[in-house]
Amino acid sequence: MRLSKRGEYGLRAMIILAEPVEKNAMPVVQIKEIAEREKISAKFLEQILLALKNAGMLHSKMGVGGGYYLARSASEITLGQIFRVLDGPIAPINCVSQMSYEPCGCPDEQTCGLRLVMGDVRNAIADILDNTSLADVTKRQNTVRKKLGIK
Amino acid sequence: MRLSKRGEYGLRAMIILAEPVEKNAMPVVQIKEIAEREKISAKFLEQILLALKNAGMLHSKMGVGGGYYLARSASEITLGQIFRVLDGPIAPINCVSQMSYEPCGCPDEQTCGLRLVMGDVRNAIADILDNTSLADVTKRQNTVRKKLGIK
DNA sequence: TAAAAGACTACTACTACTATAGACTTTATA
DNA sequence: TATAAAGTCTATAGTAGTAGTAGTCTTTTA
Repeated sequence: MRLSKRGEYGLRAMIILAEPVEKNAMPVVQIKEIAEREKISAKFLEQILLALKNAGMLHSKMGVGGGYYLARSASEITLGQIFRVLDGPIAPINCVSQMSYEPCGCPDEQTCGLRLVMGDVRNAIADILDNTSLADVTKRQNTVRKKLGIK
Repeated sequence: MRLSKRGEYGLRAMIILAEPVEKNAMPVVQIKEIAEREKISAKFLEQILLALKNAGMLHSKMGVGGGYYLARSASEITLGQIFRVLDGPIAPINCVSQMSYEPCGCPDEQTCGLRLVMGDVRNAIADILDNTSLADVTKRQNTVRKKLGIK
């Protein structure tokens, strides 16, 4: 049940982009900065952020002092939205996908045991990803930091 | 969050192998029979069943009248066990894997927001797959069939 | 007008997935 | 005891997706 590197880097980047908003800091962050902080190839990250931009989740500013920033508030962007842009459907198998259903070719879909269980799995994952916003993530990070007495 | 064809076919086959036990029928089922019923390549399925056999989940009988049968009772084999043999770890990302942990290289694992959420996802999937046995699946199939008045 | 930033496209290396093929072994039974 | 039915095992091949590189273009600010 792998998350791709593309998905991983994209989610990490979005979480980073959600942080300054909370701190009321200058919200524009550059590719290079994220890449260095997460030790990721800047060129690869560039493609990922571009995809998120084209999906309407990020805005950008070109030229000197430019960079990326969230298109909506961190509480309005869910991990599920980001995931689907970068890694496609959440469902483990197409016949239980809400967003891109396809028959799987089993003899009888209605009574297919695998389908019933994978439907549960899909819902469990979607429940988490669709109900966790970037704001929830940064909030949780801060809670853990405080608990550990970091920063 | 894809389930591979290998995993899909293996799970389907195991569910089929769990059915005759319940019906007190002759428990030995041949590759060919499963392949035809599920419209799968018999040669591909062969490799999958062999892997499950080598993992101790299936026994087999060679020669005329031979075939495969469950090594343990259907209630003692979980979907999680089968999944791990065929598709590897359940965790979306290695740093939250129980069975095969590996650091993911993020600056601080303890306070990594992505890791916290993906840990939840891992647990949600594992909760389902590790607590669903083959017997649970066949039971559920029969419940649906009765409800629909099939067979 | 130069430098800093993103936009866009093409391409490449690698790996994993999905099979296919074939030769071999075991077993029942005619 | 010969034959056919079944699983065993290993090699290989095509394909698609993943992860990343490279290079050129465009926009913006100082």
